[in-house]
Amino acid sequence: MTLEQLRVFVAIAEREHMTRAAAALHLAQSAASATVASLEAEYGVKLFDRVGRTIRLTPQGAVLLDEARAVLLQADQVRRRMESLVAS
Amino acid sequence: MTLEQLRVFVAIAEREHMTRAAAALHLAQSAASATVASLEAEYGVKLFDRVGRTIRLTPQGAVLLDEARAVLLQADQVRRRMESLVAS
DNA sequence: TGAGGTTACGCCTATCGTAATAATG
DNA sequence: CATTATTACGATAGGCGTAACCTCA
Repeated sequence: MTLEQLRVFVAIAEREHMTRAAAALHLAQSAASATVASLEAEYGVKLFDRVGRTIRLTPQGAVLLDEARAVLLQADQVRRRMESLVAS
Repeated sequence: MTLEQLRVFVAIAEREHMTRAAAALHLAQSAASATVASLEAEYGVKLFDRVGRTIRLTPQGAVLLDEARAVLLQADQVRRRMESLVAS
């Protein structure tokens, strides 16, 4: 699990739309798709239901969404803390 | 910033000893050294003082140590949560 | 039939380990 | 002179984009 995987997952989950999430992340659709696939494979959990040409969060995906946001928030706090230390 | 960078940094910081940390992580010394260097470069912050052939946490490094531990703890919680979902 | 997700594939960069170097206790 | 961190360097794996595809409204 990497922060990058979580960032991609959250962007897609919030939109339930891979193309728009990929665009927002300046990433090709295929890369976003592969990232989600790698997360699903890593934990053996299906994060999205593929319904026709749309995707929808599974209950398991919804759990991850909450947790992933928390990690990303804390990681961002670390980043800001580090950047504030440059001055000192 | 990646979780892997933080893991390596914490292992070194806790021991103030790169060789032993690298061994504990099943990593070559050089890789551990490069990882710290990449973190320091990324934020322009010196994390360790190189005193002779020993290393010692800087005050900035001590700050990161606390924050990094928190992120890693939360990341581990996500991992455990995901693993608990496999059953469901 | 066109919009959107997946798969195939080649490329490229980041990271690794080995080995050489520097420093010091 | 043995130990430890850094630097150099070639090799490899992981992640990216392009493009072809499959499916469905």
